[in-house]
Amino acid sequence: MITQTEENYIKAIYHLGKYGANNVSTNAIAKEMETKASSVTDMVKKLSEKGYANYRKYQGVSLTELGKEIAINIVRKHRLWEVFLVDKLNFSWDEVHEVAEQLEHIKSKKLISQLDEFLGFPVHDPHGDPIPDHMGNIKKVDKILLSEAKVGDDCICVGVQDSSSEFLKYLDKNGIALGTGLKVCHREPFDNSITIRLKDQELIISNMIANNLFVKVS
Amino acid sequence: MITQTEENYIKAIYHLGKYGANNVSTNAIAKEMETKASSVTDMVKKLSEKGYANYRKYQGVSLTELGKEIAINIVRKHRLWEVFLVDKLNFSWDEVHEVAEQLEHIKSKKLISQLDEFLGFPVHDPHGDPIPDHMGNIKKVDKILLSEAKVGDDCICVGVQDSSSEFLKYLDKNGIALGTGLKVCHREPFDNSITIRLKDQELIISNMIANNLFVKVS
DNA sequence: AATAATTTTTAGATTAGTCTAAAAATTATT
DNA sequence: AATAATTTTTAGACTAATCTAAAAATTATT
Repeated sequence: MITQTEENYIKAIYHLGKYGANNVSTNAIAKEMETKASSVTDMVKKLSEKGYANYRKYQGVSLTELGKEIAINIVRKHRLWEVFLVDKLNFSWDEVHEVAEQLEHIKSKKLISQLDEFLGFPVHDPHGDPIPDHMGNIKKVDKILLSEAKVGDDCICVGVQDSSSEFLKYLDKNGIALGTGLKVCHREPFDNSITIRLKDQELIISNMIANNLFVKVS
Repeated sequence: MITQTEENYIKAIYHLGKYGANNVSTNAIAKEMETKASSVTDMVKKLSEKGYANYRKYQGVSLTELGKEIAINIVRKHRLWEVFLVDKLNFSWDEVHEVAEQLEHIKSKKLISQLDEFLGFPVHDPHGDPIPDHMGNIKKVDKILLSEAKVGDDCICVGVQDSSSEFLKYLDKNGIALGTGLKVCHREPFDNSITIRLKDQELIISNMIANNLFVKVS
């Protein structure tokens, strides 16, 4: 049996290692999990013994195929529950994370397949992140950061990099949601702030904001 | 913070003590939780220290008001999730228990209040058991065991005592569900088996079955 | 009321996950 | 290449929840 804690470490390694490929450092995991490096070392040894991770002393960890499978399944559950919370229970996109962190550990294949169907087989969550299908396949979206868009580009907002409550509330306040159209009007060379045109207003956003918003150029 | 294990013990004490009133023995809890009496003693001490239970050595435990509140909240969550699984995700009533056992530990007030609304404020779960409202009030239903009904009584099936998968499947197989109407035709004095008339068939059921089926005499 | 049977508690050990502090290895800097 | 800084690991300890085996208390039986 895999424990909730093990699942959380696997998920952290998956995310930090850009979906399980790269090696992840002990300290990076410790920071992500808000724990101490020594605890990480212990756990990483265990994950390795159980066949979920590849670990060599002082060299960091990566996930095995099995570990990746587990990680993707957790991500799938997390994102499906987020859709449920927003679409069915009227949560806003900045409220879902904490609850989904709990729900992602519920173990029942039937529950997830039925939930998927009930939600109409959604392909992305409320933050625009892709939902792996039941086989673990993830649909790649060709999105770029708004900070990388060129002046004159017509864009549609398709996701966020940072999904912290503060950032999402900032977007809400300024009328930016998934699917919102915007045009890049001007880039200020001094601070890399960007002027964008929304439906009925212009807005100046800092480089930091633009660095956390994914768009599709249309 | 209350742990999942503590919640499970509180729930067990609540159910065994007929909703928290009576004292419950260490062995009874051990049996219910499938653990050893010594483990129960330890946990019961902890629950007492934390203010959830009243405990005196060798005298058994009962729940404090706080403990009862916690128990009722878990029961509420369990039963709401069961309704969700059956009504929205097409689970059958014999499949819901295991998953609800996990879901009942998810901590989020908003989740439960929104779920309650989403489900249309149901008053009983798929087995006919009452769902406490958000204040913890439980609607009493005046139900009796089918084994206590008199010959000639017209009844409606309103709940089950045993909600094991085997029993529920037996009921399914014989066309008995919540809301099903039936008439008590005959009681066999030898073994207390009962002949009942359903919509389009007569059925002989053992005393053991009749002892696990709640009905309302109409 | 004494003894037997049962229940409950205690004592001490174990496992999972965590921590601090010190040691070892790696990486960066002169 | 030697030293300094940083990262990682080890060693030993702690808490929560569990267990076994033995002791203590309660309950049942003669």
